[in-house]
Amino acid sequence: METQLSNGPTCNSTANGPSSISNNCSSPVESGSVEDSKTNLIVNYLPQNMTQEELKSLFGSIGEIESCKLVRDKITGQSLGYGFVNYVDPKDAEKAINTLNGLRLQTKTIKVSYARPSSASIRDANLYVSGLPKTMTQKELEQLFSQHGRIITSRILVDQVTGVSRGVGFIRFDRRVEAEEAIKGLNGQKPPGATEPITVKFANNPSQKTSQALLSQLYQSPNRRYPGPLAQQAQRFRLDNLLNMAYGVKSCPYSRFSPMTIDGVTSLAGINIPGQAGTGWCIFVYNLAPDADESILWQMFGPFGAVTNVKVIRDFNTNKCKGFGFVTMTNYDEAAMAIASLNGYRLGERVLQVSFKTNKTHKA
DNA sequence: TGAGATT
Repeated sequence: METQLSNGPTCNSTANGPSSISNNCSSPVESGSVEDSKTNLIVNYLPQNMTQEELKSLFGSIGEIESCKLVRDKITGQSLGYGFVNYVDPKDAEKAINTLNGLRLQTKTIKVSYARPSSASIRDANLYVSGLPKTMTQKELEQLFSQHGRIITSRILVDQVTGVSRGVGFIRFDRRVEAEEAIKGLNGQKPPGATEPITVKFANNPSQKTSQALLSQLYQSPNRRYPGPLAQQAQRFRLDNLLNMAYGVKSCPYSRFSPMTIDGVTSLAGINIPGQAGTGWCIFVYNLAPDADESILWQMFGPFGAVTNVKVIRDFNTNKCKGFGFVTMTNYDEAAMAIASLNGYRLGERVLQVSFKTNKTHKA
């Protein structure tokens, strides 16, 4: 694959919520008109490393899925951080919105809402706004732009440390024509009370950025900041991905394995061995309540890292949880951290026992 | 000069 080399922005930020003033999760259930699909969902703010299989696994825990797609960059294959899940039953789609919207996965807070019917008119309706007064809130920004159409998302970027507005933001309209009208009406204008005019223009496409970021990472010196073991492994993992994407190579089949141990999790006996690529690390969760379901496992383990699968073991006749379940996580460090944090965790009236699963890996 | 919502 021939790829252009250029120095693009070196933004590696995986944070989502903290970088915006609010997550704008305003009632996704009520959006859409009556003739819209009631089974097809769009899922936004997915973690960068989440795969289509993981997406399917997460949403499949709600009900039967007709189709599922993680949207990727056509050139680099990088996830664009969103995807679509189409259920067989509209009730499951509604349930997915109610139970999974706002779920925290790693550094992201995912958003689950009905997908609008796809059409050319809703594409390229995203605006970049700069020169905003630092005091302007997201609500005021929306008020300013809403005179030109229906706003799908809005965001004001803030300083990671101080939380103060950086005076730049994004507005996504329902339709391209609305965005065009907003540029005509607001570019170069002073918002009420402002001393400086704002700049309003179309935002960059996501694909432009990912290829730039990919290549700028290849040029970065890997050891500039002397990272600790966890960061080192994460960095190597990223490098593996980059090399794999750029050249189709995998540098080391054992790159998942880390000898690092965490307090309280020092035994490696009986857990899966490096080289069993693709299986991940299976975690045994004991003392779940009879009404426990898969979503509670996603909620508990998702924040610690990549979860590929969860399973609640149920009684065949009653369909009630038999008191235990399994969670599969991709990375050893994240699995160990989840175990160290969740073993002994009090869930309702119960104290959970969480450990690496002993003997053979559970296949769910 | 900047996140990531239309397959």
